[in-house]
Amino acid sequence: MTEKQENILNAALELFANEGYNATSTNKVAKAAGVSEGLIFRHFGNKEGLLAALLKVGEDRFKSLYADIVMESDPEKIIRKAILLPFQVPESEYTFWKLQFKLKWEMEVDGKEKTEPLLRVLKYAFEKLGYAEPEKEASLIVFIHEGMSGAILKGVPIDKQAFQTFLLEKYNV
Amino acid sequence: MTEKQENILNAALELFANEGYNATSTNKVAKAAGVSEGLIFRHFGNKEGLLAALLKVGEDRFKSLYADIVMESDPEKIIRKAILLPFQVPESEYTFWKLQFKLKWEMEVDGKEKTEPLLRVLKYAFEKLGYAEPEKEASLIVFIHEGMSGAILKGVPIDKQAFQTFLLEKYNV
Amino acid sequence: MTEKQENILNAALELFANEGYNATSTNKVAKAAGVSEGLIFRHFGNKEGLLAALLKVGEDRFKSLYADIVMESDPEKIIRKAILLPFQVPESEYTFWKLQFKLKWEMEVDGKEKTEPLLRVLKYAFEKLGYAEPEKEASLIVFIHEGMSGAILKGVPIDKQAFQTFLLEKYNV
Amino acid sequence: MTEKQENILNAALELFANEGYNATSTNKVAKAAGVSEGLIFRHFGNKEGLLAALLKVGEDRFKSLYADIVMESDPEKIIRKAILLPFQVPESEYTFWKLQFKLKWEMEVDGKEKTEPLLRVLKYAFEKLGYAEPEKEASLIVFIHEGMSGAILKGVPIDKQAFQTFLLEKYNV
DNA sequence: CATGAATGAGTCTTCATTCAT
DNA sequence: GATGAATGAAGACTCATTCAT
Repeated sequence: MTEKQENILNAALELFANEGYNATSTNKVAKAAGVSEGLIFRHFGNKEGLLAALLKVGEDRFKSLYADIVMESDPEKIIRKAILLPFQVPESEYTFWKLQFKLKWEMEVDGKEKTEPLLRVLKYAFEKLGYAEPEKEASLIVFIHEGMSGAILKGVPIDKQAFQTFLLEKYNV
Repeated sequence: MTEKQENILNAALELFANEGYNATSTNKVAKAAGVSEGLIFRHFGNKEGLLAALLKVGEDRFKSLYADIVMESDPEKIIRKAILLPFQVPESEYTFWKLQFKLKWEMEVDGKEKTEPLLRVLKYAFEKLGYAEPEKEASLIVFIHEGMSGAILKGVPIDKQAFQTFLLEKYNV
Repeated sequence: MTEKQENILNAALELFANEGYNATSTNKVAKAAGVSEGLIFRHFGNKEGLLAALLKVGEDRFKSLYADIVMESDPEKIIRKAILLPFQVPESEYTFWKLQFKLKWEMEVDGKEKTEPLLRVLKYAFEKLGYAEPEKEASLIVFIHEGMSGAILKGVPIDKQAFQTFLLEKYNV
Repeated sequence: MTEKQENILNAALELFANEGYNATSTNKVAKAAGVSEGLIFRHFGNKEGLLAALLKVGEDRFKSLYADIVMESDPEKIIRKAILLPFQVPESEYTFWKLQFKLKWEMEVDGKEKTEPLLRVLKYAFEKLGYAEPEKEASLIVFIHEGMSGAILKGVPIDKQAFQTFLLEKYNV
């Protein structure tokens, strides 16, 4: 991975996340990255390839985000960790996650399958704790994630610290 | 509003909602609507004008959705109605709402200010009911809305009836 | 068929025939035709479509060229007409025929099937006249056509009148 | 001539002959040859240089093809050898000759001057044999060559052995 | 000798928009 | 109101070529 390749990826991430994939021309990316337009195609084949490279780089972030929680067996800890999840994303990664959200809507990129493991482990936790509707409880957590993260990423001001505490108390974890 | 004008709006709604605003050319809209491309510009000025017309038509939907709830004074009824809100959108309007969600991400179209009145009235209701964190409770409801509606509009299969009951019971309303 | 459409076709014919299909950019065609580049695509879809339109227009020329000969039943007249064939192409059509030859080589465009009917009728004629190898005689005529026409179209100076007489006498027709 | 240089020449010959010079990118040549694109330019200067090298290598083939015939003085043997000419090209050289034909049309590469010596010697032969139109007879032979060779190189199935005999008998040589 | 990163000009094509009819 | 021809700018992508290593 040469320096220019990284410049391209960074520029593309920034632009795709903020202006949208379709609204960002490869020309704009090249200029922002300080490289010739052709280089994008030499390295990533085509515009979609550039996007794919971006998503591939980010796949690890998904995994490291979920890894800790999916391994857990104590139901209370599962729920606790699930709630903490969105709050642990460092602000430096916001651009990447904004891209994820944008793509879910701009293209019809998956999204559903990515939350599957989380749903499963949450359902298991709520079952263990004797909740009447564990599956729905799990979904609810995910919905809250989506709604809240979306708001944060779009720049809605939220006292994250306080909201985190609020949620943890609500679930007694 | 002539018939052709409506054809254009319908075609545009369908295409913008499903393929995205940027990914939809005026040419595609014209073909889907069965009119000449020029007519779009005669009626709506430019592509943005077409989008604006679409959003304007939908503004009533926002209002009629919120009207009933904002007028309410009984706190329990407010919460009940707020929860019911997303479930009362008829499926025939899903395309329109999908467009709303898409635009929130594809362009950076507001969204925040639209939920403001709902947030206010919910905060008031939770206060009345003695909740410790009325503002956060209100936000939470809105986050759930966003998360759930997003999932539904993207086609994730959900037993809406059951989920509605689940939420109502959770809030004892 | 508007005037500009014809300008495009004429310019394309000229350029494709003289510089080659691949070596001619749509930009060059547009400039030569005095139209915007986009118009080419509006009318012909893409560069290949432009070529196809050119070939379609020329298909009649093939037919009218062969029609007279294929209908003939007198063997001597068949051969006579076959020999005269290349000499009857008016110089105004040379560009079109040059394109045909060029395409046979630049792309791998048919060519074989187009001469089929001519081969058949010639074989029949030579049979009738008692030639020992009617099929080869027919092929020979076609080879002579190809070789001679190719030379003429590439600008090799030939006394066509004299050569025509020479050939007719050779076959006693 | 290193091995890689030969790889390049072979790949280029194959590609230029089958897909055309303009339609073949140096990138494609490099990949087919299993070398870096830069190497092509180090060795051959530019794309045209590569083509020139190809033609230079093939020049011997022209010479060895014509050498025997041009030296001949017996008119009947001249004609006999001329007729045999195209049939003596080994199939392994077809790709090279296909390139020759392609170039004659795709670029406006000579071809005329190359047949000059053959024309001269044939004219001489026909004169000696008392033909009325020795110059035209010579041209005719060349036209037949062109037409027949073209057909063969384009893959039209021909019984070469039989056709050769047919021609030799036609000229009583 | 050989590579592969890098470039700038150019290619085909699409797009929003205008305008005469 | 409505069409369809026409445009110019921009879009994604390709290509021959250069150069540092």
